[in-house]
Amino acid sequence: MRSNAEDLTTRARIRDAAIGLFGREGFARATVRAVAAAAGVSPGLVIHHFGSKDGLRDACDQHVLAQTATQGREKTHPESTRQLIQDYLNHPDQYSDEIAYIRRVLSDESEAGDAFFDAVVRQTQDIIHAGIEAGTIRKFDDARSTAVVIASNSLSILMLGRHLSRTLGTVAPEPQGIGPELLRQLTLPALEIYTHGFYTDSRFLDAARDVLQQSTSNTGREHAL
Amino acid sequence: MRSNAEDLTTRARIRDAAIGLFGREGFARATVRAVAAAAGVSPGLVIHHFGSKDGLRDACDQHVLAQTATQGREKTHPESTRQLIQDYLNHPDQYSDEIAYIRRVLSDESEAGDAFFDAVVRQTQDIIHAGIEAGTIRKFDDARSTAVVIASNSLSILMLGRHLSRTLGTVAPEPQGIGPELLRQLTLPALEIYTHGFYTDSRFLDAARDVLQQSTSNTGREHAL
DNA sequence: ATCCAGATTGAACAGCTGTTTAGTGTATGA
DNA sequence: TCATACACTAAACAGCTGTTCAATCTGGAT
Repeated sequence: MRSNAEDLTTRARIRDAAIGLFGREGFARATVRAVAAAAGVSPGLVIHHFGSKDGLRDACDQHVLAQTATQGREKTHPESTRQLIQDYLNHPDQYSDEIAYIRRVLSDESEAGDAFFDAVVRQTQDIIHAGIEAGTIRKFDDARSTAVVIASNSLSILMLGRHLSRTLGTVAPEPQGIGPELLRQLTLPALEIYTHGFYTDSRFLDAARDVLQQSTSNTGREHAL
Repeated sequence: MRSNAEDLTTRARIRDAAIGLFGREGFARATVRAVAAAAGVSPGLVIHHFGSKDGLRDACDQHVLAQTATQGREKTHPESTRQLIQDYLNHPDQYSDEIAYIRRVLSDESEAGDAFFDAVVRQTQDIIHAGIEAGTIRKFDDARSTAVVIASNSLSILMLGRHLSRTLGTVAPEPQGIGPELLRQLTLPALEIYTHGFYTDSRFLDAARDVLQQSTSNTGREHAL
C-alpha cells in the first residue's frame, strides 16, 4: 500500500516526482528543472533539499531500494513473495514508478543496483533451499549459480518487459508495460520449462559437462548454447 | 572477424568510436565532443558526416544491428549460432563494444532495439521448431510464448552481465563483463534446468493452469511464481 | 595550372545544464 | 513583539551541450 494522497512533505513530493522521472527518462535525461516542475516547485528548492542532483538520486535509491532490500530480508517465506506479487498485480500503476526505477538502477551501474541484485539472488537462494527441504524443488550441484540463473531469468521480465509485451501484443497499462496480462501469458510457458524442462533428454547437458570438465582452465574454445 | 587495423574511413572511425562510447556511457552521457576526441577529429566533423548526434546514433544502430539481424535471418541453422558464440568467445574484446551497445539499445527504447529483439525471438523460434522436428526439444503448447521466454532468459545474461560476473566473482575482461569464464560458470546450471527442470513435479504447473483457466479474463487477482 | 568538391578545423553561437545567491515570506519559540 | 530558523522563489551564473559557420587544406578531374 502507498500514500496515494497528496498530503506529503514537499521533500517527499520532490523525491517521488524524481523517482517517476528517473524511471521514465533515465537519470541523465531527467533534468532538475523537470523534476521541480513535476513536483510543482522551483529548481532551487530541489537542490536546497537534496544538496545536488546526485544527492537526489541517492535519496531515491534509498527510498526505493532500501525498502525492497528490507522486505526481501525479513520476508524469507516464499508465501509473502507471492503475496507481494499479488499486491502488485492488484494495483499495477501504484508501483509502476518503482518498477521502472529499479530497472534503470539495474542498468546504470551503481551500488544501489548491486545491492538490489544481490538481495534478489539471496532471496532466490533461500527459496531454493526451502524448496529443496520441502521436496518441491530439485537438488542442484551448484546451488548458488542456480540461484543466480533463476534470479537472472526472473529479472529479465523486468529488464525486457517493454519488448515482451510488445511482441506478445499485450495491452500494457504502463509505457514500460509489465502488466497482469503479460505475466499471465508468460506464467505457463515458464512453469512448463521449469517443470518438464526444455530439452527432451540430457544430450546437451552431458555434452556440455564433458567439454567443461576436460578443459577446466583452457582457452575456452568450446561451448554449448 | 573484424578489421582491427586503423586503416578505416574517417567516417567509420568516428562511428566505431561512437559505438564504443554509446555502449560504455550511454547515449545521453556520451557527448559529441567525447566521440570526436576518441576518433581523433574535431566535433564539427562528426556533425559534418552524420548531420546530427541522432544521425550518428542511427548510423551506429544500422552498423551494429542490421548486421546482426541479417546474420540471424540468413543463418537459421543452430550450428552457425554456436559457431558465432565460439567466435565471440575466442575474441571477446573484439566484440565487447557491440555487446555493450546492443545492451544499451535494448534498454533505451528505440526501433532498432525492437527490431533486434524481434530478430532474436524469431531465431529462437526457428531453433525450437528445428529442435522439435529433430526430437531434441520438447513440444510446447504455445511455441511463440515459449520462444519469447527462452529468448528473454538468454538475453538476461546480456542485460545483467555486470551483476552476474560480480556476484559470481568472475574476473571480467571488460567492464560490463560477459567473458568466457562467466558463460562457463552459467552453462551447466542453465542446461540442468533446461534438461531436468527446476521443480520436482508438476504441482506448481498444475496449480497455475487451474487458476489461469478459471479466470480467463478476470481482474487478475491470483498468480503463481 | 586551374578548379572544384569534399574533408577538416577552430571559433563561435544559442540553448540547456546543475548550482548559487540574494531575497521573501512564514511559522515557531523566547 | 521580536528574532530566528527554515521553506521557498526568482534571477543569475558558469560550464557544458549540440550545432553552425567561415576558413583552410587536401586530392583528383579538366
